[in-house]
Amino acid sequence: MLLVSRSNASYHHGDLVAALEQAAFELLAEQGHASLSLREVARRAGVSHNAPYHHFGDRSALLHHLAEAAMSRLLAAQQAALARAEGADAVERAVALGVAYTGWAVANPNAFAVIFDPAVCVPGQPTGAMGPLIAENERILATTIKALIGSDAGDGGIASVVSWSSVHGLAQLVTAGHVPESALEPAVRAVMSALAGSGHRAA
Amino acid sequence: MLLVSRSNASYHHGDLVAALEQAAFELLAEQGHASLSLREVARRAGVSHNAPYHHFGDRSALLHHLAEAAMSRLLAAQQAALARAEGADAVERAVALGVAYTGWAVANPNAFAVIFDPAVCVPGQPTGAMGPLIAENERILATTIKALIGSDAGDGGIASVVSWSSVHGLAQLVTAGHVPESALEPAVRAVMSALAGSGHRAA
DNA sequence: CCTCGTATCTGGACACTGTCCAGTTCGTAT
DNA sequence: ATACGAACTGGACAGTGTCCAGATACGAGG
Repeated sequence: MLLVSRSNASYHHGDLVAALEQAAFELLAEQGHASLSLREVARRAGVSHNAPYHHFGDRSALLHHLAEAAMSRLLAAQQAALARAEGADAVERAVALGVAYTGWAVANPNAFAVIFDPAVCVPGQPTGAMGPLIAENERILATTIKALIGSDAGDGGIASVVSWSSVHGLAQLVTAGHVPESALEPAVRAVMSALAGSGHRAA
Repeated sequence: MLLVSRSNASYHHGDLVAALEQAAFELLAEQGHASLSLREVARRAGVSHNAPYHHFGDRSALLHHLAEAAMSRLLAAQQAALARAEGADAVERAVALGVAYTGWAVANPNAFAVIFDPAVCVPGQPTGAMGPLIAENERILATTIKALIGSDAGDGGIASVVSWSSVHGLAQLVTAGHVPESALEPAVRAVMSALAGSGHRAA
């Protein structure tokens, strides 16, 4: 049947979406998405400047697709870290999750920025595959945090929000150069310890 | 002497920098800085599309100037909140500071985004007036946090980083629509309480 | 096997943008 | 009053996103 993955580069490219995505990610490694040019992406993919329009109706549609792909990678990094720390302490698992999040963000700052740019992913109702991805990320975060603070602690939602915010802000401040990268792991550990501590205080 | 503020709108505008800044901020209230057009700013200021080039050598120079102005406002909002909560508890003062930060960010999301965009304010060495502004912000944060966790607690630096990260990430996630605005104040309070708790645990 | 419809891709065109250039107007020091 | 220099103007050029009509190639139906 071979649905996709033709990969013969004739007139009909075969899998332009993937090629464009790869080219765009290469561009993202060099510059922010604000100055990412559709024509340059097409050029790197070896097609005319108009080919992308047949797969993405718009520049912002391409950006949105990139955001989904990036979010998928970010989620995968976190899941891998969680799997790697399977038998560990609850604190250690939470730290591993946070370090995976910030680590991926710092390693791919521009891709990270696309995910959370309100101009590309409209606030409120996430469209396309973004919704499930975000939901899944919130799910693994919530379960990890719940294991951290103990099921008896009252408001697990606030703890999730706090941990996500901390880790997210940390990544942002590091990529913006306001916090040294060396402070990453200690800061994540401090957040998770404090969260665990406050949970026990409440009991 | 009257150095500036001529404000007669003849051929020589008199105070174009301020006019451009105001026009740009109006634009920022409507759209992100990625799609902010120099020509549109000039149009709104009532000058030719080339006038800005005599005051800012570059589009990114204008963006940088905007970032400085925005940072100045963000700092002022925090200082005002701190002054308003002068006699209060250490926790209450820290909460007031965090709420001021996030509140200003949520009220002016696009201006907030300019400040922390690595593409406009180069990471590492802040140029122009940005350095002192950031330093002052870090100063008032550090003193507030130090009063919160007690001077005996060992690592005040980590606590500052954690609080800044939390509050910053919270603002970002709210403006991106991933966290409801109603969770803002409770989340800030939770962070500051947890920080105060962990400080006492260490003693 | 040939034909044909349709999805895919190409080239050209337009408005808009950032930026450079030469010219014009105005405040000011001599 | 005059000359100088700063502030501003209009025009030009390359690059961009987007729309349009035309060319190409794959797959189905005869």
